[in-house]
Amino acid sequence: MNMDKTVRDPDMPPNETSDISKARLRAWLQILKVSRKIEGELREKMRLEFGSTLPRFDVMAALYRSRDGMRMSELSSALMVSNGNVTGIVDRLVTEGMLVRVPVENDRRASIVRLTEAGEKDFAERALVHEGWVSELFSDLSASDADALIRILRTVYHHNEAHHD
Amino acid sequence: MNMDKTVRDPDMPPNETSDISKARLRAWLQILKVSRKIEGELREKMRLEFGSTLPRFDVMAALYRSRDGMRMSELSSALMVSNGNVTGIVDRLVTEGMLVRVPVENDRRASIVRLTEAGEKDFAERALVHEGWVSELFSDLSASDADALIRILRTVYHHNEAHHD
DNA sequence: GAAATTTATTTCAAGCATAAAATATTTGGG
DNA sequence: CCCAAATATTTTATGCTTGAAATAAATTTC
Repeated sequence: MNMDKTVRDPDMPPNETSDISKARLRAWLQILKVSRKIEGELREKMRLEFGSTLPRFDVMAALYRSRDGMRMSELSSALMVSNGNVTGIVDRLVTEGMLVRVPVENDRRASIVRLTEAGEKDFAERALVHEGWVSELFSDLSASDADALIRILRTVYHHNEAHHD
Repeated sequence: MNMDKTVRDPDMPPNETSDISKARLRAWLQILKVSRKIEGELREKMRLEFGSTLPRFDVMAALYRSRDGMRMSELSSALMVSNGNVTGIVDRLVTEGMLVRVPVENDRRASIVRLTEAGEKDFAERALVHEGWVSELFSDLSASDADALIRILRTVYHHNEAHHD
């Protein structure tokens, strides 16, 4: 683990920043640029092809993985978004007939959300198309670069997981 | 340039996807995960330390680079967001006294947005602190990994720039 | 030079996202 | 049992974001 993050070069004036710091900032700005570009492309395709949105796709994806359904709180922590946010997205998906809320035995506070049959069918189709879009948007990414990218980003992610010190 | 993106292995059933396609999807999901995590951390810091937001920071950053100011349309294309979006953010920054709108000579449709003196001063301070936050969040990222990341993401970005075919 | 088109910006409606407050229910002492 | 604390979820207020429509001014075309 890098422990140098707060150590300053004594030769450096306090209003300047190190080269490594600038390299990391550039890396972050590049991540941001790519993720916004790709997200924008995917959002547009979702809207035009399916009349839907990425957040709804994400909720359905999480539920597709756990066929028994999930609680609202499980959903919001799996997707790393706020509780209130999930409430709204689930509401819309219920209206569309993609999801149902099922009461939980012995806990009247909670409810479990599940894909309907229609929701499952729709998602299965959309997921395949979605993977095709992503593969096309990333068609210049070789297998080895994909692996390198994943490795590097995992290190970054794990460093920032939980442990708010 | 990879031209294979639409070629399917004839041995593969049409409802399955290739390994490279799955690797690219994993890479994309990892990018998304990291960028959301980091963006969340930075948003919180911005709010707590400066009572401000990332979109406002981004607008001020763009204007800091071009001291003569920018038109609304220049701003929105530099930040790659919609015109209407910029209108709202600029409105708030004007209210805060960070920005001014200056009419353009010979074109009464347009206006130029500039940082005020206070805006310039505030941004200079915030930018340094911001760089420190980023460097800390990415403190596990070595110089060589930062370079590798930037190189890989640049290829992805350039492939998706403009040329909507 | 009037009409049609293009360009620059704003407004609008809808959805996404957060933080904080509110509501409802369950659980854990005393 | 009662009540305080914890838990699950929704509601509210605010801001960001988009796409589309509206407004206004400049440019082009006839």
